[in-house]
Amino acid sequence: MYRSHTCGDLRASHIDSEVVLSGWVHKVRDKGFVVWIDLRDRYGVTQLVFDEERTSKKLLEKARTLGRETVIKASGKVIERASKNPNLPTGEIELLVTGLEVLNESILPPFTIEDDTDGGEDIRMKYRYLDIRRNPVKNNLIFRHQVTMEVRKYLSGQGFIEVETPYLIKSTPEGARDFVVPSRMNEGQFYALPQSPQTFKQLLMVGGMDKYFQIVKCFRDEDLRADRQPEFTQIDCEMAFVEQEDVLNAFEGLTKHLLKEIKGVAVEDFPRMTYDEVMRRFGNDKPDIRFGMEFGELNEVAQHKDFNVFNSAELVVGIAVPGAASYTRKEIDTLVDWVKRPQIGAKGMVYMKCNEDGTYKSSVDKFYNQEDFANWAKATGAKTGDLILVLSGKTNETRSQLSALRMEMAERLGLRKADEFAPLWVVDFPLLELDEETGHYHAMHHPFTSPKPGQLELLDTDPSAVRANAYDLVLNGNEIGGGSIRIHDKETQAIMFKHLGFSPEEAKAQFGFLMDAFQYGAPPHGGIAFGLDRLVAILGGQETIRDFIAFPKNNSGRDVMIDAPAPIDKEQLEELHLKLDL
RNA sequence: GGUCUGGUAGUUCAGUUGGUUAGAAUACCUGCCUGUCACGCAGGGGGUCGCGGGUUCGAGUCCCGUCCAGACCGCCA
Repeated sequence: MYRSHTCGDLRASHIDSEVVLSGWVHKVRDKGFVVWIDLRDRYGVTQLVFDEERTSKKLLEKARTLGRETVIKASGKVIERASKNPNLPTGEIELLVTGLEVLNESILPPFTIEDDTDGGEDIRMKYRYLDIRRNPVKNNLIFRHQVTMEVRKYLSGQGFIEVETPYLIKSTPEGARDFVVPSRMNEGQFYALPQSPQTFKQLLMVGGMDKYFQIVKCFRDEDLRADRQPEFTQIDCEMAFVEQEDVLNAFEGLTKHLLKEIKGVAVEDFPRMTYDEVMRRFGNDKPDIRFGMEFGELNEVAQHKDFNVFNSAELVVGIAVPGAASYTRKEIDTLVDWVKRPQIGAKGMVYMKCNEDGTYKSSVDKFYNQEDFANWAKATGAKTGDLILVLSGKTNETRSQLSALRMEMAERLGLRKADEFAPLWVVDFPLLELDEETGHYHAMHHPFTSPKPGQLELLDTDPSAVRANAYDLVLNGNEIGGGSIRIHDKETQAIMFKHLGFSPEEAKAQFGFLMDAFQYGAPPHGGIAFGLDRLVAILGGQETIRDFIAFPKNNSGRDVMIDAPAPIDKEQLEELHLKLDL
């Protein structure tokens, strides 16, 4: 027997019992006359004790020589500690060891297995199996498991059926780049890994599955970020016989359930804002609404004076940073430099302080009077003591820049609190988006999204004005879910493909199976997909998803532990009829 | 594809204006220690300063190139 209890089990009530524990040597404290070993497993730490009086000399010497992370089995009697440790659940007892067996030795680990490890990101990823022994990572994985279980429990309880869809599917030109897999049996042909099970879940609706979900890996061959991995997990959902309202309600229910069960947080009904509204008020389609600093458009009050920068701008817009009027010139210059960085790309920034004495002080005092500034304050909702930061230029660029600044200021002021949750539905997304480079329209969500009723005709006259039955669920400034009511008839789908630049032949070749299916009584349907990694990270109070994934990829899409991707040998290439051209 | 930051002991980092033998903490090893739990004390070992080239009497430090890592922009229907 390897163990009668785990290292987290034993309490004062176990005193005098004979037990067997197995685990990793966390730390050896050799005090000469007595040796303590912290024995660790997934469940906790239990102190083993060896001493000159009660332990054989041989055993005491053996205990002394154990290195960190050696796997041992220890048997003996649970005794009350002479000095207890209130910081440890097992701190009232210790195990007086009478039997000790080394199950496997460990060479010296490259970093310490502590909550606050000395190891950097790089080395932790290379030895991820050691990293997982650390509480923060271990607890994140357990946390993820709990979230996943609650999702399954809730959706099953609501009548959703989990169905698996294939991973080896077909490459399609729309959307992200595909990971492709060569087919040995079909010379020169390739599967693609799914970017999402989108078409399959729609076919399940045609198949009458009614309410479907799947916790499923998806794959996108695009560059990574702190919150983006090339393979990631979605909670993929679809329902038949629903309108947008039904989908929003169903998944607001799921989100509320998770917040309540996982975080113990009860939230009100989620606010809803249209895409146009959030872009105007926050400059961003996934605004963090845990704090204010809403955009105040200043075109009316700041233009037609002598300040040409503003006069020539399409948009002049500012935010009121609470309590920041006390910022020094130097601090403000730092902010100016921040927005001028190439990543943000602002040309400059105007500030205006709402001084405690009721006066206003700005970087453009020579163009505006106090009355003008009072209007600025009004437009941005600034109060005494606030600092207004103003950017100007082309509408979309300026909104995006000011949005980045708003988030940065919130970060600096500590307004992005990890234990506060502010969900938001963003609805009425544009159906199409103009690609500035190619001049072509592409689907903002995906090509199966239905336009708002009665707007199909607008596609011919003003494509960018068409709104879609598409929605995103935003939580604390992160898009955690997105979906739409789909097109379910062949004619509408054909019109969509036409506007996306597909010839009828191309549409048939790529998506003929879906259009065919629509002819056999496809029910009205729609759904949503949540990014599970992101959702878990945010519920866990973090924005980096990497530590909620057991074996993540690094910034360049590499698994540094197994060293993938890697070349394959000549025989494999030949079998696949592939020639490399490097 | 691009921008920025970093790469020095097993690990995390410091290293001034270019100047003697490259430091600290931690980890590791040895010894001591009568209740430790971030144990303590004394001692010790440990370096291709990412790699290549250049400037210089002299480069961890300056320049060029390159590789790696992280954050971000583009990209992510």
